[in-house]
Amino acid sequence: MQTLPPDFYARPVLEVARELIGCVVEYVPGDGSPTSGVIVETEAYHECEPACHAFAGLTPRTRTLFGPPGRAYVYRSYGIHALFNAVCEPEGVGAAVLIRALEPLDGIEQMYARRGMSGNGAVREQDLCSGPGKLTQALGIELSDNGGDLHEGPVRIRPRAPTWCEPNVVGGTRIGITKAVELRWRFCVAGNRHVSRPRPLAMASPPD
DNA sequence: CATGGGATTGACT
DNA sequence: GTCAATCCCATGC
Repeated sequence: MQTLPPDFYARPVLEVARELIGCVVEYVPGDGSPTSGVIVETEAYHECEPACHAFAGLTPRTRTLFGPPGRAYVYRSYGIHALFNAVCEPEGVGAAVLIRALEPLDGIEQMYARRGMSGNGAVREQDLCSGPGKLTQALGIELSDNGGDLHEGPVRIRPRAPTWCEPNVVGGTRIGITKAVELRWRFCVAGNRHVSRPRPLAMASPPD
């Protein structure tokens, strides 16, 4: 099965963010079962705007962002979560697509095992990967995956499945940021139950 | 070297 | 609706 080549990512980050919708993230950890899911939500980040880590320039933290396209940029958020991005644009330009939600495909039982229980109630399937911190936990992606080649793995991204050739994509503003909040650089599959909250205004909220 | 701030989540009022 | 958990790293002295 093929994976997306580096050339796919060496383009304007907004294009890549739209076209990654419907593609498949697959992760085979060294000691665990493979898991995968269809990308249903992304956000674009680019060095030209202050919400992007690369806005601060080349530092140890942003080294991966300025490196070759088609690599994984994984960083720790709020001291707790690992967030997974695909590095885009030509080498030397700091830009990436944040993968915000997946529709689980393979290894769903493994995802339940990694996500465990939330308080008193069991996690629902549409909540397994409905957020950038949730999906890395469900797949087992860790900080050590930062800089990994998305073409070679262990984190891989595969082209759109036939049933996802023309996903209906809606845009909105990005989530959880305090700078450049007006940019509508978030992309979601319209009506998909696995998209994270809050849903874009343009998106009719599917039932729980 | 000390400090402060998150591209979040889950629990709780 | 509010809030704490928790750690990497950027910044400033």
